[in-house]
Amino acid sequence: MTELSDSWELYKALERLDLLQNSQPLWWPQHGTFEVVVGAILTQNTQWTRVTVSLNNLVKSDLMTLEALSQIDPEILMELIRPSGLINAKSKNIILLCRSIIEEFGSFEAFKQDVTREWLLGQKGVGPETADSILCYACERSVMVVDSYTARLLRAFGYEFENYDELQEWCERGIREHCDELILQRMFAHFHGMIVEYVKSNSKGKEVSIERISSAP
DNA sequence: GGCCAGGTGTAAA
DNA sequence: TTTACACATGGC
Repeated sequence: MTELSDSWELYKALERLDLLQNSQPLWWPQHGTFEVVVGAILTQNTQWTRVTVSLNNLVKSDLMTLEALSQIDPEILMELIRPSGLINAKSKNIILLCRSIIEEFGSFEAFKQDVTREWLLGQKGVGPETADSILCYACERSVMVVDSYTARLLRAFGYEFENYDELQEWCERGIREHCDELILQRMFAHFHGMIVEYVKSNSKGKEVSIERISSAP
């Protein structure tokens, strides 16, 4: 298979490769918790292995809570997240986001229930990918995260998309057509995770090889 | 040494 | 409105 009719076909092909066997079931560590919100900011233009060091620093320091991070000294936070880079912006953005969540929703649980994509996109340092990562992996909503890996993989199959939203729409549509609403959240979470893992281990530079997908049984 | 990483905001053109 | 660049750090 070197042509895709829809995203469902891609999903099924990736699933046969069993790419998530060593990850958590829904891929993102600490799925459904506040930690995902922090991780979503920290991982911007940064390798995940670097993010785990920072997340660990915060957990060890007993600071991985909405309340603690809304009050932390920016300089202290910068030191704790230094391993993830872009520390000036990320430190400020994390603190601002935590304060806004408390102000607007009061608690992480309420935020999880009530936040909208529009609200997230209005926060400094939160673009479409970060917003959707938070919605899908922290708030457990039926939203598919797409990223540069997704665009690269589909480009290898001959697809080009105008922007983030069109790429997302294409990815979500094929899954929605084949799945019940009740499992969409997990499907999307899984789909994005498989794409990331596939592209990470089947690329040279920014060139993605679709060999393993194409020759899947 | 140069390129890349689970992007976003800002300033030129 | 689009494009280009800065942002920090560390692995390869």
